[in-house]
Amino acid sequence: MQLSEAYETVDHALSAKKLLLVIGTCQVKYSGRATSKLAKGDRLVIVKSDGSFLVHQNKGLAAINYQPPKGRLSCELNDTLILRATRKQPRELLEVIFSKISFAGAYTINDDRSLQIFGTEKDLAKLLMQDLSVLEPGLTSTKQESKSKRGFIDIFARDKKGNPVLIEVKRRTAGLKAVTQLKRYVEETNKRKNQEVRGILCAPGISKNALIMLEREGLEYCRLDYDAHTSDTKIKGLIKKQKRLKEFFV
Amino acid sequence: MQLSEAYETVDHALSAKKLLLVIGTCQVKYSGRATSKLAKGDRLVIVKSDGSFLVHQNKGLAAINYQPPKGRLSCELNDTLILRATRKQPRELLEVIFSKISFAGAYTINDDRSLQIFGTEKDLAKLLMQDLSVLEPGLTSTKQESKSKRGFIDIFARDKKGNPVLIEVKRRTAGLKAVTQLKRYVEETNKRKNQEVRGILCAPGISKNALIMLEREGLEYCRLDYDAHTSDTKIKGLIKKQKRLKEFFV
DNA sequence: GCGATCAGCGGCACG
DNA sequence: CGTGCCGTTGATCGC
Repeated sequence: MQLSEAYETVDHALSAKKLLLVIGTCQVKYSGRATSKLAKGDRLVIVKSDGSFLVHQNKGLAAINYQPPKGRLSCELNDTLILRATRKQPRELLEVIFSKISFAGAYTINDDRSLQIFGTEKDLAKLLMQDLSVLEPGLTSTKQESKSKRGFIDIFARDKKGNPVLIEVKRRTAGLKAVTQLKRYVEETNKRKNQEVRGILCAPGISKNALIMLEREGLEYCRLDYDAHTSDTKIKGLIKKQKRLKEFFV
Repeated sequence: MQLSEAYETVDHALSAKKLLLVIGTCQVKYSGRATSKLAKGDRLVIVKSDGSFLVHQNKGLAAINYQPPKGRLSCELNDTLILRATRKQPRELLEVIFSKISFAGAYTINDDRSLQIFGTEKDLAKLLMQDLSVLEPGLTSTKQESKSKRGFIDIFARDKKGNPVLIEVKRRTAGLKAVTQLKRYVEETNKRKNQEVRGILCAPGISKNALIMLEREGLEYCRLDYDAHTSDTKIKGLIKKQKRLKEFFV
């Protein structure tokens, strides 16, 4: 395909805010929050009508270079065909320099539907909150997702003794981050309430290091078995880890 | 475009492991780590030769549905054209059901180049380590990114008194997470070394809450001004926050 | 393979 | 707008 022919397509697509696809040999330069260079090779460029700009190699899920929506788009034809996406705040420039074009096409796309998704962390927390007694007898929920000044916690509950219990739900194997996050919430709450505050981490798994740290901090872990293969996610089981040592001596 | 014609293109692209583009009206179903549904609308589907499968709407940078490389791909033609990407471990299914096709194309892409990127957190840490004295007189680096049992620290140094100093570098405004991370490293090191361990957070900014927590924990903050607009990233300035209170009374 | 972390993270929700 | 955090996070690197 001639560069000039591609230029017509590109220029029209940008001004008409159509979906633009370009395949060809190009080098890519990015300068902004970071700087990157990508030497000559064949890639796919996508420009969406909201200004989203994507450069894809023929492997991997993630775009190799990109520029977020709402930027300024332009194109230029000399002995190469250049596509640019710029923005200020932060000041950034993405430049794709095509020396050869295999394909260029512009399309009108009608789509007003948005994704319905099930089995998120929020969904799991909601499910769990519906019957906290399966986690521990006497546990009653106060509120879900108290998104307050200092961070947030998934479930705020009280145990049968009336002590506050913070429950953090993770949809994946919990790591050190999850434990430090829970620890921080517990410490914050502890400071505010000046009561013994418990923290329970509910996740389908926990890493070795995370478990060590969790136990050292006096926090608790509960294995959360769930199935997210259907739109009504189900909790299949809750297996509480052996209680922390000090509880044996009460 | 006829569905049957598109089917030929798709089937050929999948078996020949070409880059495949399809635009058309479809609904999308996903079941696996979560479950999602996307009602009928016009979208772009990309299948890469490594098996990466992407469904894009005409807005936003991120794919609305996807499936990672190395999965199994298949297509089927009835009164609709169905593209499937499945995998086990975890067991997942992504299904795109086309009722209409606007465009389908298969391409051979040659690209063996990879991205060179500059201005990453690692780059900043390396730069900073080259002359720690600008951060504080007498500060000398021991090693970069010393790997401890739990997580990493960017720079391990000692101050003029010989006390260990852990330096965590962030390329963006630091939040609560950065502080808790540094805190954890400092605590771990403290436990191991049984010495007074200092922690310095270097970032272009810090959030209000993060600063409060940092100061309460006796950690230090240093504003890191840098310019990442060129491939040789430069540190423009380091502004140390006023030292913590207790140092005034030494 | 698991584990921990970064990412030009993106995207969303809330104050 | 900033702040915080989830994500079917993905991608990378060390073990």
